[in-house]
Amino acid sequence: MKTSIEHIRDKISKKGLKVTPQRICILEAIYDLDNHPTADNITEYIRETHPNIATGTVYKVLETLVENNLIKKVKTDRDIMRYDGIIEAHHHLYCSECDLIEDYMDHELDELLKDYFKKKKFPGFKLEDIVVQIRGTFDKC
Amino acid sequence: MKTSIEHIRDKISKKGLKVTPQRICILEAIYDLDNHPTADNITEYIRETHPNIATGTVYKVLETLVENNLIKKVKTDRDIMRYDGIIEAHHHLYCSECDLIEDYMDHELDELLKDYFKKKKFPGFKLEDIVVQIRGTFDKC
DNA sequence: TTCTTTAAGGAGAATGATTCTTATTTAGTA
DNA sequence: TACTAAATAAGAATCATTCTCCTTAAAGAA
Repeated sequence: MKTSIEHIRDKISKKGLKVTPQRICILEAIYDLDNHPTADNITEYIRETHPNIATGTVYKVLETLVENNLIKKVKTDRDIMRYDGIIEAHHHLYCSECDLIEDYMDHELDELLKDYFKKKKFPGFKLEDIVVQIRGTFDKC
Repeated sequence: MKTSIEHIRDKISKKGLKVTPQRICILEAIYDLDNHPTADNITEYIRETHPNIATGTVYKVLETLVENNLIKKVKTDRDIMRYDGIIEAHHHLYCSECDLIEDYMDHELDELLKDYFKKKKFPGFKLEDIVVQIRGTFDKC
């Protein structure tokens, strides 16, 4: 289901950010692609409708969206940054053969981890979030 | 406790690899630094004793060590690669304020995840490894 | 011990990803 | 409608990693 432009405008303005066409289409691209895209993936997608968007703008807007918790960065072991449009807590399936990363949500797993970490102490460390990296290989890659 | 050079030589030769001074000192650097270093961190460390080692050589050796399961790449959300000298299954504490990454081992957590994932099905996906990203902030950063 | 072979390393160029700088444009408010 | 500060465009600069080609050396055979 495609996210409406109105919904996106709302998300952006609620963060006290100017609602610019670039920000709208970058966020829309991330939702539409829905595959933890790189900045280049996003730029290519957007240039179908906005041929003149600058690479620097894309990086700049991505940084702004991350800082304002509208998107998240995804951890990978490559020298390239990826982005996630889902900000609610979830986990990832990583393929060790290719760059595919899939979302994984399961309330049971969340509760299980929540209970475990409630019991644990981490002196000098303030816990914020738990993300499970589920590593393996996809048949389709 | 510092790993002996003999131990390192043994690890390298057991993988059928030539034992070169560069490979020994790169692996030693990773063990000594023990902080999920970048290629640049490793290069700087090594140049104290091997001033002429080439950057390309460091990247090449790191790639070889990863391929042979002597070290592992660490997932981060930056455009820079980090390496881990501990190949046994473990988890990581990530600081959201700085680049610090600390190891976290707990058999209880491992068993808990093992049991959970034993029950789950992932059609089209062959599970290999589970790593937990424990995100938060360190007081000391 | 010496020689040979193939793999590894050195040096630096090339490539790709990201950041920075400056001038122009524009979103939002008055 | 006008104004202002923020955002964007364009391209240069920087940084991280890979590639190419020539030289060196680890390891094994003789």
